[in-house]
Amino acid sequence: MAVKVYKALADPTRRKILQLLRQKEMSAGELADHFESTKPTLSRHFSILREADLIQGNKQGTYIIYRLNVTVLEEAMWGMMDMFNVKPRGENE
Amino acid sequence: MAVKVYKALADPTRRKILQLLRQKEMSAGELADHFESTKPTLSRHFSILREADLIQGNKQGTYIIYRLNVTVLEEAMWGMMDMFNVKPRGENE
DNA sequence: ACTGTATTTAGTTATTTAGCTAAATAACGA
DNA sequence: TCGTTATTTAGCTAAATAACTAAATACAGT
Repeated sequence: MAVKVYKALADPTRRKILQLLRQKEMSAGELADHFESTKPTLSRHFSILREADLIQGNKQGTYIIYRLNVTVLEEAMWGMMDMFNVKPRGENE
Repeated sequence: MAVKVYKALADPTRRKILQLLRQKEMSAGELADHFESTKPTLSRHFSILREADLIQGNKQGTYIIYRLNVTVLEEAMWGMMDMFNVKPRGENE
């Protein structure tokens, strides 16, 4: 699992962004409306999530539509489970 | 999943500590031997892991034997999977 | 070309974090 | 009790992080 993913997940705002994007893709501003922080602050969070490859932005006119990289997130989670040798619920002897 | 767990996992040294303890319990010094950092530095990492309840120290004479709280780690992982709605490998439709 | 809207970049500040050395605490053996 | 060993606490510094405001960029519509 990429080192950057752990850092990305360490912040509650970024975790909430991921949860929001889990449901549907959203523009930067639409995402920002869910938080108290300013847009520049949110923008920085987006870039950290982008660097960890957890989200992806797509320019659509003047908007940037962000969507979750589901596969990357899932691989990251499984990788973390493997790393600590944790088995999924119900798969224990 | 407890907020402190994310912070605890964000540091590579602490992740390695958890991996070492997954294999067998170890004293603080024994753990410290696996790293370049000084013992006080490692001690601080232990306390962060203790606060997240991921490890537990047991005084044994002059030693402190640390062991992994397997259940807490597992619950944390599953909680994280749930939070992002990630299903275990092989359980996808 | 000009205006308005969406988003990011730059620059600053305050807080947190991880590292170090030196000192304190705790337990043991002589 | 004294000296030794194991570990933590205290105090400091440097680097990283998250927040803000103001300015820059990018694009659409007129």
